[in-house]
Amino acid sequence: MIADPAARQDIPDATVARLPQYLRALSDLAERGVASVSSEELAAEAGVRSANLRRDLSHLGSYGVRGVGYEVEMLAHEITRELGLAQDWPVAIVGLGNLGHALAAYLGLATRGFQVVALLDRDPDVVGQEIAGMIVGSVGDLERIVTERRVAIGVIATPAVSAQEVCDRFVAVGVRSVLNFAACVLSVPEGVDVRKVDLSTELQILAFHEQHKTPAAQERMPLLEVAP
Amino acid sequence: MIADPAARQDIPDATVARLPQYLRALSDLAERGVASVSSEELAAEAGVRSANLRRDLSHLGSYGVRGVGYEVEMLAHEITRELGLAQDWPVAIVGLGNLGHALAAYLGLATRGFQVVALLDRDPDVVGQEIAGMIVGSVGDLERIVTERRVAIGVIATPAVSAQEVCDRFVAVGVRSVLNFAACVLSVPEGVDVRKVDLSTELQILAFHEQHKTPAAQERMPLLEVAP
DNA sequence: TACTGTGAAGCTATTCACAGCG
DNA sequence: CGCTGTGAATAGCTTCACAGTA
Repeated sequence: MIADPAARQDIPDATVARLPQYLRALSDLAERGVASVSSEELAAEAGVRSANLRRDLSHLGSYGVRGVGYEVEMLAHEITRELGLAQDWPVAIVGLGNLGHALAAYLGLATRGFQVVALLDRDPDVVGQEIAGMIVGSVGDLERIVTERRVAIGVIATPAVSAQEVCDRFVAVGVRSVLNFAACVLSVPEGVDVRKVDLSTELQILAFHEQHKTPAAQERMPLLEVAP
Repeated sequence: MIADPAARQDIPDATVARLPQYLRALSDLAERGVASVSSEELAAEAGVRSANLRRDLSHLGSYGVRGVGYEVEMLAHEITRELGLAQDWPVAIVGLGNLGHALAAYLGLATRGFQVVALLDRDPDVVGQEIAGMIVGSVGDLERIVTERRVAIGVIATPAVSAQEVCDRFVAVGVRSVLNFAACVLSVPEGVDVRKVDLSTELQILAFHEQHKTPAAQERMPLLEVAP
């Protein structure tokens, strides 16, 4: 393994999806002053099995020490690098309803690795407002703003009916990573990644499991002891 | 449990996770007045392969007609029933910051199958406010309110530091389905389902793929033709 | 010794390809 | 015929169990 070892494109998707959890667990440990963890401890912290964690980390390289564990700071650094969070990715959010507003506020402070560089909305009453320290621009200027500010990731928080159009315009000016909060499937050309976050899908999955739980377990009233 | 044909607990998780998408696709088709679809068409609408769709639907039963396809209304009805959306599940949202506010507004109108019956916050300035047509209660009354209003699904939109406590209190009064928006892993006993929605995880996954795309494809400037 | 990294096994999910049926 | 439903093949992921090592 040399420097950046031969552009490892062989990391499984399932592993990539867990790396952020490991990174968060490592950050927590680092804040608590922990310097070293075993796979068992880190796995517990991240909510996975230790064998799974070790397999995942083995895809990144050999960063553990047998008989000891992993050095927290070093492993966090390696995962940060692998995820591409050593730099700040410029993000644009389109659609500043309740959800877009919340996303702007959240991204404005909570997340390392990303920087919100544009907020865009269609409503003339919203354009010009300041949200999370940034002035909302007009979605009509999307192409210019995305290009000028080198936006790499587009976040779509518009109603479903507008989402495909916004997506197409992002893609047309070179954005190849899209996070979609609208309740619809987006069509994109080869090479563009779309991830969908959908509240109602998540609730519906919970409802399915809730419905299929044993009725007996559903009688919960006797468990309660109301505080005086 | 009889009535529901042979308590089919054998529906794979991956299939359950796609049923909401099929349901949405079917709703769209129904609104457009389409009465019947082939697996090919419905799969395209939902963004999956047709073989995958047919396999998924086969877990629910045999609701198609060979040589013809699926009747839109009937299939939508079957999926609705299977997901447990024929009834309305009572939902409580805890934490009414920007995100909780957005969730309350979204659930207040957009979703069938769920009804927000409680909004709770810890901040005395927020308690008593009206959000999405509902008065915010105090998180101190969580046990009483959850019990009285028969809450089945708890939505946690608090800061990470409070999430585990809120979750424990939900579980203690019998809630067994939790949707967690806080950036932490929740520990729950056997029989309780937690689903996590995490914006920064999603962005980090996009960043990983963005970073691993070919540098050549990253030169997007020449593609732009600025509107005059 | 106490742990990691990994071959091998087992399991789950997807896709192919076609028999079977309206 | 044209489509669904499904056996069989394939691909991908997780877990076991232990050899290897600081």
